[in-house]
Amino acid sequence: MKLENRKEEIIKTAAKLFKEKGYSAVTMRDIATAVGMKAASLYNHISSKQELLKIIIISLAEAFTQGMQEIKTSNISTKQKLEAVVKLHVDITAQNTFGMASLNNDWMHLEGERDYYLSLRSGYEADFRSILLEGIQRKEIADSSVEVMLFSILSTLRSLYLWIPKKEDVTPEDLSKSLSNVLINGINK
Amino acid sequence: MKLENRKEEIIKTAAKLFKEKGYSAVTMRDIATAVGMKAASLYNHISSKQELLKIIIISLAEAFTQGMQEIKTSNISTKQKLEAVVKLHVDITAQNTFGMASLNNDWMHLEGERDYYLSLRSGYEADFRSILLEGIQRKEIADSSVEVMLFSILSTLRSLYLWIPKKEDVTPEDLSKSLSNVLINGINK
DNA sequence: GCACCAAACTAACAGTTGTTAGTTTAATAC
DNA sequence: GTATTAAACTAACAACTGTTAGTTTGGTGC
Repeated sequence: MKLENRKEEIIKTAAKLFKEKGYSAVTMRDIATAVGMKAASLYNHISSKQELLKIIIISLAEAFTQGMQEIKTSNISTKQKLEAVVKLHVDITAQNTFGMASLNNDWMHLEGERDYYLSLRSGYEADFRSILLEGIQRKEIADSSVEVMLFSILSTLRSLYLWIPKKEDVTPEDLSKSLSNVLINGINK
Repeated sequence: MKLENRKEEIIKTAAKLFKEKGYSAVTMRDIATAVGMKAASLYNHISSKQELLKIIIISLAEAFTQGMQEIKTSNISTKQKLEAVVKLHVDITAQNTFGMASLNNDWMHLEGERDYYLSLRSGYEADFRSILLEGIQRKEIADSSVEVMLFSILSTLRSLYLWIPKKEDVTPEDLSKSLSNVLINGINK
């Protein structure tokens, strides 16, 4: 239906602007101009600026949670799980680099769903930590600090939204592979 | 002098609030309340909200640039240079986690110094890239994609401001060491 | 006690914010 | 051709924004 298309367009435009300037610095008039209408007309499609942020962030957070569920319940090696997590991040981010900026930088401006978002995020990190811990116990990966490994990998994956747009010639498959390689094997010879 | 102390206090308070909500979402009244005065009184110490952002970001960016100059001109191995870069990030970030949030997330709101900031940033990344390239040529590190290595390491180092405050029990020395280890050797057994 | 002055205050400004109310437009259904 | 309706519009709102002007306060040096 047409209304849904227009709403989708508004959400994508909002996400793009949120990435460039952050949620608070983007006005409804900015979004309206970018989409070719007046600010008041936006309200024929959405209920509030908050709704835009909520849709952008929560849908992405739930995609990560769902992806992680599938990985952690699959019967594969620790390294294969890590590669799958990398691929999950690369794929979701490649599809929506704008929204990922809001997920990373504007979640604190969520008003009704901040706690829900934070619970998804905590759960995700806990699952990730479990994968690493299991890998150490099974002697599949090095016995370094779990927290440092988790932080290092997750920081890199969470920054993909900044990097993918600058390397449009690299396919998600190639990126996943070389990234997995560097994260798992480091840069050592 | 007293005036400088008060100004320092305002800058630190502003940086703290900027980290929590982002530059645009923080009002001069927020800063004033947090520091115990009225918004108009802030202008006895600073000239504008922009000045606060400029001081916070530019001083940090210049510290990184200066640190990088010393590392790249030093006569040490590639791995030692990488360890020095890690230490540079850990030390600066540990001293000013609030300001690092602005450096990472609010530089686009700089009005007079954005281009200057971006030039410092580009120079820093170019120097970092050169260190990695030299390491590959000298066969001191693996011959993986320089861009992927650079992105991965820099993403981790730039996210330190989020992580260090949550691990106050870890000393900068220990963190630098374990982080260098994970970044250089990966998580492989 | 008086002059000086940094640093706080009150009051106000012009512009911007998200949002609402009410109206017009243009396409569709019958 | 008339009724309906989604989606645009204009106009306006109350609240909030960064900042300025002018005033008061309280301590220092003489």
